[in-house]
Amino acid sequence: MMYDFKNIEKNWQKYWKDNHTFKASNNSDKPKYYVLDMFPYPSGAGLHVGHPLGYIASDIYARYKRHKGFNVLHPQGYDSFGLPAEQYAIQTGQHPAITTETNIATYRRQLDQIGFSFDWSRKVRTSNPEYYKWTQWIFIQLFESWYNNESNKAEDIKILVSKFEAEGNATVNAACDENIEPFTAAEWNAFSEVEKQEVLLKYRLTYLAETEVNWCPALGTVLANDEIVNGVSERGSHPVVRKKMTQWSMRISAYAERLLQGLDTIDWTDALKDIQKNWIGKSVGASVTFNVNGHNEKIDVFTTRPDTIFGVSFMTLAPEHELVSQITTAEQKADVEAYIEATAKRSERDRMADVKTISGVFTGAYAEHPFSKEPIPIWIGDYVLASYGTGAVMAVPCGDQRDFDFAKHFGIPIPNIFDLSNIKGTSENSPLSEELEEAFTSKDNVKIVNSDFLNGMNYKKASKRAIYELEQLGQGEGKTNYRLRDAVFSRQRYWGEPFPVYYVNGMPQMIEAEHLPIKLPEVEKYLPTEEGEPPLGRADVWAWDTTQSLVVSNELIDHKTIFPLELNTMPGWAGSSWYFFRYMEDAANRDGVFASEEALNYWENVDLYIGGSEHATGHLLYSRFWVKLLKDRGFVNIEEPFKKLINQGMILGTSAFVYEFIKEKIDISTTITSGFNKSIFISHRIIQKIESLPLEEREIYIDSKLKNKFLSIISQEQFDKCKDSIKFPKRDTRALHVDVSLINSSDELDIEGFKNWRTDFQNAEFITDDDGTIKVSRDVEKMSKSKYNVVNPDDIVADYGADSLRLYEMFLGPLEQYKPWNTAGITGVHGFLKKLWKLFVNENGLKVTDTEPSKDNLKTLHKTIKKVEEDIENFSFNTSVSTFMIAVNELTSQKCTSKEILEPLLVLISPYAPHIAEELWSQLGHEGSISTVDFPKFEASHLVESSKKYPISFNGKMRFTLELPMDMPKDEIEKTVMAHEKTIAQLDGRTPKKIIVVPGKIVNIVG
RNA sequence: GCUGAAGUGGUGGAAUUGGUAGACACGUUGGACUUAAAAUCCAAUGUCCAUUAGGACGUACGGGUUCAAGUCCCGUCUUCAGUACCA
Repeated sequence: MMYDFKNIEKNWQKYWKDNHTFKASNNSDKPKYYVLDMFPYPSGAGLHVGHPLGYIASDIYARYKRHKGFNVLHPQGYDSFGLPAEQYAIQTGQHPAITTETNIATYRRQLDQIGFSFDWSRKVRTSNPEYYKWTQWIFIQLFESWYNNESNKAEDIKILVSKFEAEGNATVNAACDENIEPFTAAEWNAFSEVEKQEVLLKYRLTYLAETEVNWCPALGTVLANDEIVNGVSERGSHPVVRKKMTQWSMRISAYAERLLQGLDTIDWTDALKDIQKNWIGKSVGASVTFNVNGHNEKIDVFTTRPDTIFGVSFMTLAPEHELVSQITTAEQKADVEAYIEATAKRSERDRMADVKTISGVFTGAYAEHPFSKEPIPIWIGDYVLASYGTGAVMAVPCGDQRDFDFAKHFGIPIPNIFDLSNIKGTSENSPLSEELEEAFTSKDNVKIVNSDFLNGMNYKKASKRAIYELEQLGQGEGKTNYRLRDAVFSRQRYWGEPFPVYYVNGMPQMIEAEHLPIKLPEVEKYLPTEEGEPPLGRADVWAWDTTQSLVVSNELIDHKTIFPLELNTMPGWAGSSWYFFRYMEDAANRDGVFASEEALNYWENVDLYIGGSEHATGHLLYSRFWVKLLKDRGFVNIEEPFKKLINQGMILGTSAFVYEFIKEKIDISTTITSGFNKSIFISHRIIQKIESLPLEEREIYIDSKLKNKFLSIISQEQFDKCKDSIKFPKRDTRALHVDVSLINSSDELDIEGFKNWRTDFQNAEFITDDDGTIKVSRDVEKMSKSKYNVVNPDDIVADYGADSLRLYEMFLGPLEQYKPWNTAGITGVHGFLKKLWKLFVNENGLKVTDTEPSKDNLKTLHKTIKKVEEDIENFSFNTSVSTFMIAVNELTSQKCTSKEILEPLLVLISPYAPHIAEELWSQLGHEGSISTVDFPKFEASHLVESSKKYPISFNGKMRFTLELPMDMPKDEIEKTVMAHEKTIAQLDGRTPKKIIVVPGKIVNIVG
């Protein structure tokens, strides 16, 4: 009986489906385990072999946990809102829902044939109204919340309102906008409804604010930074301008500290934690307020070095700083305005990329030093960013390199406040540190001097004292700053969640949760309107009737009971920030809640999450934020969604290149029209051969080996002309990407297939190797359609089966590593599966017997159990595949037929190659699936050895091995080894200086 | 620049706490079977020297610690990823 993977895999996939084998239950005596993959965006191109890598790993782990007696939840779904479908809709008019539906069907078919143990009954789609109903609901919760810094959690906005009613806002310590005017209870109560709403927006966790965006008028849309290349749009090269827009934002900054602290409680890689830490960017320091001479305005700055306050010799404001226009003196006005205009033209990217150019302008104004009361010139410079801190810095040139460079460039004094005598070796403190070649930026081992009350103190002490003194003056306080910005939540797109928001007097109102979902309206086109409104501006039925609680026609808007609805939609990360909770609930019980309390309490959080590291600062941060909010508001009980997280590496494509002679080199014609017009391809092996020869030998080689080949294609005259080119084939050929499906495992081109691949190669000619083949060269690149290096898993499954694909993807290398795909190697794992099959079955059928296992059989089995279990626990799947191969090789040569050995072996392999394991399991006479059979138990007794093959080394170099009993004592080993003839031969009469004997390990003879 | 990860045969990669470097595969070469091909099986395969026996060298590079280093320490280089005038 042959290993008929096609039928086996089809049958078992059907069996699992029919029997709901992998359906998770929310009621179980078993401990729970939740394994999750980052769900895919269903793109039109379908899956390539890179996509399933993480899914296979998580599937192995999920199946392993089932064998280990866990109640496993392993769901899958689709992140089905997104740009590609919308882009396609704009081009073709096809509704994105239809495209999405088709793409999902393809994904599902492709996923199904790989044999994943997903519980599909719990699938979700973010674009499904039943799902986004709850995304909208969570948005409302954010709107109805504020962050109380005292209790350090989000609370109901009603609590804030009652505080305002009773005490005003002076006693409230909240995460809120910077520019809030203080008000009393009486003032609050006297506010109009609109005024109250305006104030509350500054406190809500999602709020409307003016945000600068990259607006592309030609495309009528906002572009992300990476959609802009050289100041114009990537698509179409249209101009892009910075524009202010009112948009929804998420006050994620309120959670900066908790997002940072939470990292210590979760099992993620340090690399990933570092990315998030850097992104949050915590810095501890002080805010300092400077008075401006001759003005009432004050300038706030943030500094991490309050200890260096006496080293301030100027201030720098970002050119966009709001005070610039007010404080600039008449003489400086022209210069300042010119500078501001020049910076505005440069994109933020340009400004950031260009670190070397130092530029700035003096405003003519002076600030007053809080302690010395000395005047401090105020400059503007684009090295100060408006978006970080307060957009202003107190410049301490002796302690900060950028300030130093700026001061040096513009001839501003650089007073020294560091006692550098022990560092620089100079005996005196220089009053001006012009001798300094660079700023002294270290905080360690240095004392402050020339600084009044800070003299003689170290960094820590001086910082504390400076903050204290600033507080006494009312001109500063200790402050912690975060780089983390609030996240813009509006998108001017169609294919996303609509906001449950309508506007009364320009103030946003939430639609009652009971009326959700607010479904996406139909539009006739998916483009922005002519007026630059988002695509929803084209909807005719997009107004909210407050009396009927219905979406009604726009014509009915009267601003009394019927109001306009929000035109923006939510971003891609909205739906993905909470989907892991939705899976916890059985599909049947999802109506009333996003997930029931029982389900949430049972599954708690994701035990193992697998996905790409590219989501480090997006999805993985936003979901943590939303989970913390939901916890604060009492909807869930966990602080962190993903306990353990593993990043799978990318699978790269192995591109193939053919080499075409540059036609002009062959061309001998005198007119353009009669030019040489045939493509001639030359085997890469010949190119390598020629290039490896010294110049003078090349001609001989060409005349003897290649001339005839060329003359069968071109004339003698043409050959003579291009001979020089043939001598330099690297220079005079063009490398072309060729579809990797036309290449066999020996890097040879399928010449006929290649001719048919593109019509312009129909008449191509080939300079082949002597065996008649064209060799291609290979290079590793990212898998992409345009590089013709995409490998479709469908083809692999058809040729070798899903089990082979699963094993091979794991066999390629460590999960986290980036690695190239090379289909050639798959025959190895496929051969292994055939060998495994043959261990159980021969021409006459099942050959497994009840024979007592031999000692060797048991040893092989148990060392395999041990290794595989360790490997899975360590996510080292590649090494367990090798272990299986070794086991099967050994058992084959041992001619093992013992059921006692082969049965547990099947269970070990079943997480990796579930189809063949199920098939053989049932052939062994078992009813039902192998998937929940107990994992074999390792018994160390089978691995106990009575003897050890000792490596005998001389000066650390292994020379021969010697088999000795395991229990032989040290001195006995030494005696035996020394008496051995090979030892005597090695020593050649010398007396060893030292003999190291490590029992059970090694013998090393020194001398 | 900073942060993180990684450099091992022709290729993908093994090597658990320092203890036989190159497991397991691919590829290549030779052989068996076959009319032939495929499939399968057997053998060899780090490099160099040597007929063999054997020897020298070898984990990016240069040092060091140790009886013993791919593994630990110091320095250098390269590649990849993240991030970037963060005050």
